[in-house]
Amino acid sequence: MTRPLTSAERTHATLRDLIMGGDLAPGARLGEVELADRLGVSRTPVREALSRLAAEGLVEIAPNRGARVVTWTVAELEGVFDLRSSLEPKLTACAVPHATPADVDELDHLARQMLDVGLPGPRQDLDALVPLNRAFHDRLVALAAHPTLATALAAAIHPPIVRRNFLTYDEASLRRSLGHHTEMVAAMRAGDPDWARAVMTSHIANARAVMVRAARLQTAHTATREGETA
Amino acid sequence: MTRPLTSAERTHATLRDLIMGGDLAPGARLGEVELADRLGVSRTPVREALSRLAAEGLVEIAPNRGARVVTWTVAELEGVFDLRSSLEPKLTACAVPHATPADVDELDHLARQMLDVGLPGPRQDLDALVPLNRAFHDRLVALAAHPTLATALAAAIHPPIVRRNFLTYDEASLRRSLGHHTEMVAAMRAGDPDWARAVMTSHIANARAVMVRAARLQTAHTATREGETA
DNA sequence: GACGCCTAACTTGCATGCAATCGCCCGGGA
DNA sequence: TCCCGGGCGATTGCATGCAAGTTAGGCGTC
Repeated sequence: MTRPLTSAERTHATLRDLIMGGDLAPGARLGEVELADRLGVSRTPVREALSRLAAEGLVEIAPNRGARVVTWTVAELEGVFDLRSSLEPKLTACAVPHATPADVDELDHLARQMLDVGLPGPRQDLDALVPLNRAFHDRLVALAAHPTLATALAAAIHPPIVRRNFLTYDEASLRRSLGHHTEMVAAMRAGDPDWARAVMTSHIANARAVMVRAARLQTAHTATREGETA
Repeated sequence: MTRPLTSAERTHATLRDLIMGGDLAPGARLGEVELADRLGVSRTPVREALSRLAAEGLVEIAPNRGARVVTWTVAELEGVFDLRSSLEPKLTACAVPHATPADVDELDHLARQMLDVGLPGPRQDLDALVPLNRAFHDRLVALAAHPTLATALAAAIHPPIVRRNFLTYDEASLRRSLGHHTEMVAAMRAGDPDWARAVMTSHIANARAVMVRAARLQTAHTATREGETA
């Protein structure tokens, strides 16, 4: 049985989802009263939730001026991928010796599903790719059994980026990305941490290239309408 | 001119210092009313500060049961050093091309001071080592100019550990550690990122070995009086 | 017409009050 | 003696009120 969550926790989770899902755009103003009314609670749990989100790096709080969803420069974006490239390959290598055949089968299943909905064809559905991808990576992180690395990584990943990422893959990069997943499964089945680590390194480098290119375009595109708030 | 801090910010900073300085021991209970009285503010900013500290991983909050300073198991400790060994060498390598001769001189000065107060002799003062060491590493992090890595690292370092670390170095390890600092300065003066990275890797491995040994002893020592609250 | 100041509405920061929950102690029963 | 249930004090979670700060708009002056 799951313990009833506090209002602050629900508010935190809700805002987190709204931000990560893209419903609250970067730069959007987050008024305490507005959010409190919208979520049916008082300002106190909203303040607490915003505070926590700020500590997680999802929102910025300027004293007496309120909270906004953080915005990302290209340089910060590259920094995030730099961090990922330091941590995720290591995590992947850690996961290999812990993975049972059943775990590998599960990852295999996820990788196949992603191929199914990711490649051009009748069943292509890029939106379905996001949760599958997340499940795949979460599974790997869980297998690594390394809470400290996992926490540091979670602080950096900032899923809004990942989400936008899939929508901007060109076909060659997307094929590579999906291929990496199946190759990682193969490496794990072979019990070879170095192989898995190398594949993950490529995987992130590929994602980074796509993301940075997309961000540059996006920056150029939104430069004319900056100051937008919602 | 520095903007006047809010009460919540001061409370956050104060509690942070108390925890990091060891004045609040791991496992210590943090009552809202008690802290509010002690710091001369109401419970609201205290709650906000605790919330932020929880997000930073310095305290744990159990709903309806209050906050406590986090405790560390040996496994978690090893995880922290694992993370540091992933990030700090990279940061150090990043710092090398950014360092001006003046920066290197400054680091050199810090390294020499540490040798001065760290080695056995009339001027030995291990407590003075802690801020010097921190200044040295902070300087390196600043030179790397990589906010994302820096943030992830800051989240993991948990200075209480570093502090205890210096008090438990055996002489050989301490000499190695201090030597690493001067060697890093040399690597930076030579403009060799790979050399600097390698030295930092050794530096952390050395610290890790000392820390894990000390933690094992400490765990054995405190096992008999567990449940202590303050 | 443009610039600067001043006022007013709004927002946040903090304090306090009240209700709900938790832990603890004590008494009763096996 | 040990285990279990009820009541009580203490503590947290949340709502609300008030004061300080900020922003935006209007007015007056140059």
